[in-house]
Amino acid sequence: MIEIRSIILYPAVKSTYPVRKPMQLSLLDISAPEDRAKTRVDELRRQLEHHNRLYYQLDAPTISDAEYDSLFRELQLLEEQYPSLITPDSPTQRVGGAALEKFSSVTHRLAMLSLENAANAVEIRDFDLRVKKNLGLSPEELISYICEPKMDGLAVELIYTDGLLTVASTRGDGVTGEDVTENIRTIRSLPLRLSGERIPSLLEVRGEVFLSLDAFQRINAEKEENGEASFANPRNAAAGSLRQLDPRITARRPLSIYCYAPGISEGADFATQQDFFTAIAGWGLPVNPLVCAVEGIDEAVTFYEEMQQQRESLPYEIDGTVIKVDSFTLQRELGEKSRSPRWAVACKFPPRQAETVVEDILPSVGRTGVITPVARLRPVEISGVTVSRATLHNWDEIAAKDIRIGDRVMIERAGDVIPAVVRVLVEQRSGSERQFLPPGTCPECGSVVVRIADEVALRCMGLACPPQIRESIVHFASRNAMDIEGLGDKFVEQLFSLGLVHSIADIYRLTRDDFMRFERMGDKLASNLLSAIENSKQRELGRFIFALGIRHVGERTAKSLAQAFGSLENLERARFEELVSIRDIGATVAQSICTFFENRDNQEVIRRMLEAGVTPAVELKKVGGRFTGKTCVHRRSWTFHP
DNA sequence: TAGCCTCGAGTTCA
DNA sequence: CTCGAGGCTA
Repeated sequence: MIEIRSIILYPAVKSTYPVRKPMQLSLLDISAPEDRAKTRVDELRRQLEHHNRLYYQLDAPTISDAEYDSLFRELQLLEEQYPSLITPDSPTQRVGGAALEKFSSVTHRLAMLSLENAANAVEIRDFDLRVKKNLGLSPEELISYICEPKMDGLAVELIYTDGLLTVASTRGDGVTGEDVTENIRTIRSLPLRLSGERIPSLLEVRGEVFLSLDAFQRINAEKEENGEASFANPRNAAAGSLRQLDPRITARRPLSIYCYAPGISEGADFATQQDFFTAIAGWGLPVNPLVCAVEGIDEAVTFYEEMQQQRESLPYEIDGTVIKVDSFTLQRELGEKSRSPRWAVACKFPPRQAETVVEDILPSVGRTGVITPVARLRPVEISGVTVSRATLHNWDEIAAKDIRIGDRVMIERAGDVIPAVVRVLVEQRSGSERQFLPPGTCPECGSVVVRIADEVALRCMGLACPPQIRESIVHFASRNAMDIEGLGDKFVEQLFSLGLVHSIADIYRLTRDDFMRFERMGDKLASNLLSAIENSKQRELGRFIFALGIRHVGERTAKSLAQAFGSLENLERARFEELVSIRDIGATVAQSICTFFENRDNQEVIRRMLEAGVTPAVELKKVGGRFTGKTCVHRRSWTFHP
């Protein structure tokens, strides 16, 4: 059994704090009353922050709650009397003023990446081998790692400017998140001002906001009393609390936070992850006391296994552990892939599972005609959520796992989100279970179903297959495509079944009268929809190309096509050779694009949209980037032959 | 040709 | 989030 050395993160804290006696007024004291108040206010703030830390971080209060409250009230009174003494980092200012209209967005100076996953010890060792391979080290070498429990909460970024908490934002998509500063300020264990030595002029730290199980149960009990729907799990509850527009509501939800990674900093230099933890803990930031430094992957695996055993007895939920290369020099050398660093891995615990029954298997037809089997399940609860459907991905999987209608199965929520059937409990079969064979014809339109060579998917070849058309219209209007707000699957379904739209081009011929035929449609809603459609006529070219739904052309490829060709006409005229010469476009994708634009029906649909006034705008080159103010020479990579 | 890496597509629930 | 497939590179 390997012993894990744990690092000491907290500097020794004196068990008592010299509590000053109430200020003695002396006849010789000639300072103004406001100055005297200021001294006392400073003193109170120091004491309150100190006791906050003892209570929330070290779990070792040295004064009673009543004593704390009386100090707090004294500060409040003084601040009321002398409002000029109020500072943003005062303990009384944790709960801000009025509710916000909406959150403003914050762009992270350093993108918040996600982590690669490892599901078991073998994959953890694979990670270790990759690290050493990338560093050019021999497989026997021992790397210093930092191991942390992986809190099941929400990632946030905190920015301390000159020691003062100025901005806190959610991770969002990793690049841009939401400004939740007011809500983060309500977290009592988080200092509004850093304390201690050598505070950097800028410190960005990433941390995980979470709710303890205690707090979660208390909130749900309260919700139930009020007849409100309760939260499914602590993470949802934490997310819901953090996204409150009214910080006064957040203040009643005792959120917690543990910090784990640096962003950009100025005036501070950390050599290792361990240094970083020690430094920020010294400045008063909460760090999970279970964090460990280890030598070599074996100890990291042991940490993972021990955490798994401790999992149920921890006061908060964790969904795994995180292993990081300790040295920041090595981290930099390893670098990162597009979405995750190469120097860290998230080791996931096996997801929670549940047993249920496959009541039916339904073939569902998607936008591209691919027919996927979906299992209808007897509703069952997993980690607080009731699951009644699960995708079976493809027909090979049904065969491989031998899933039959009526089977008892184990299911889990992959990544705690998407339900999946893990295996059939074959020993519980009664004999009445029915096999389900892939359909020979499309269940929706009766067309021929084809299984393309070397592909797993079954595809309906019907051109007029209703769900395909419906889904392609929904896709066209969706947020990342033409972003027609309000035109979701419900309305598209109605438009389609009323025979008002047969293709995406028909969207631009809809009138107010058409909409008024819908159930529960008022003037207001109708004009909103019409103006949303009108506005969409001027979307960027990349969005328009993506919206067309050309096979193999997703968001990304659509953007690079827009960049490369600059206009819809140029793209329509593009020859195969021109297409394959573009980076990341190979023969398959190029052929698919050619075929799409050669199709008469597609040409007709595009012509009608242009006639209706759709003018995909050419993207403007980003301003303010690296090349601003420099002269760029564009090389023509091909010429056109109209 | 294998082994990355990235992209596309389908998916669940509140 | 996860799978499969397309594209690039050693």
